[in-house]
Amino acid sequence: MRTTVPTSGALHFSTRGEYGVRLMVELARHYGSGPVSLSEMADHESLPRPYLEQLVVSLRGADLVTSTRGARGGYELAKPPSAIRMSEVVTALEGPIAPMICASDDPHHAGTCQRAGFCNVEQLWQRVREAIVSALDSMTLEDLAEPRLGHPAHPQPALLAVQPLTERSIKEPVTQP
Amino acid sequence: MRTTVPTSGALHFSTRGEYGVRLMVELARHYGSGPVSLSEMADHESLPRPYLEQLVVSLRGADLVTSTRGARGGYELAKPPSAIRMSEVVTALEGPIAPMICASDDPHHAGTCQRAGFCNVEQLWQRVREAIVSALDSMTLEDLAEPRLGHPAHPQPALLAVQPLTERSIKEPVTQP
DNA sequence: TCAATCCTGACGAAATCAGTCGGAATTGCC
DNA sequence: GGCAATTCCGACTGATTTCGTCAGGATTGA
Repeated sequence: MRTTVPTSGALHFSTRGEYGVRLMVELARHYGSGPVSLSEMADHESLPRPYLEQLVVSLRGADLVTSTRGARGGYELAKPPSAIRMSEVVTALEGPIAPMICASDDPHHAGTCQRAGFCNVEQLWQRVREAIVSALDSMTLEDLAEPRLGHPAHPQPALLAVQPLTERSIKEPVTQP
Repeated sequence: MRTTVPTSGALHFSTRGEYGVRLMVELARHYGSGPVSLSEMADHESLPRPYLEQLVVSLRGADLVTSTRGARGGYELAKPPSAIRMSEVVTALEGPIAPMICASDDPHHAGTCQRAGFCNVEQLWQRVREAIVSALDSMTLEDLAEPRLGHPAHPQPALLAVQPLTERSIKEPVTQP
């Protein structure tokens, strides 16, 4: 199964993103009931607590959660779940959304690509970035925290007009013969 | 500058993707003029030729380029540039577009997430994936190959309705104090 | 025949990242 | 006041991934 194509597929989040989002969802469910300790969440989500500690540092730095130290302490959301866009969460956990250095919103990266304004490939990355950001902006923590919501119909007013997407538009990658 | 946040930002392509796309753009510019050798392209794009050889394997396997061996041989596009969507190119180079294993179109991955149908986080990844795919579907190689096209106005009928995107919707990640 | 090219497989070295560990600081509770 | 539950902080490691290299074989035009 040796293949030179990246194993995990294109444009994937790190597991940091997945764990962090799950963690935030869990916090959203407990919103208003006082702080929740990391041990609790680690148990409930069966994730390693020491690792969660690291993630929460980023979330706290982005003012998404507040912490209360000491016994009976823990973490809670800094804002109501409906006020937290998923783009904030993902950005806090994984850094700026930049499919390519050409296409970063981080001014620190700007000017890194000496081909800017020269190659049109830049346009592609920009488009992809914008698409990702609007998708992430279209959902809040509240949307994900509801215990179980209607299956087919989206409760959201479908902010971004995703195409029907023929579902056959992607081809298999080149892996095995 | 020690930060636990991934250095390269969220949802980034690998450099494999960037090089490969550049390579395809170069091929598109020479479309119809016979095969182009890898050495030529390596020189022109100042990229290591041995590495390009690897990339081209994936592109050939996806039927995006054809090769002619022997002296004066080289590679050329298998289809006209306008018939090659960028989603095909990216998928060939980087594998299926899957922001999370939950959200992959690869049937081989399906069923990997035991939380499917249980957590709604899955919805988020799916939306992101669809957004990425339609962005990539909305551009063809031809769009990128034109030497220089209009700066502000998009020549494309803006297939996907990207939101105006306030440009201030993302916050800085948590890096330095 | 020769030289240019594709083709194949395997290899090395560097970066990155998931996850761990130990201990210090803070605070509720008995 | 002391204990126990917590957050907080910094550094470390081990494994995985990936960029890039290398050597040599197969194919073909001149």
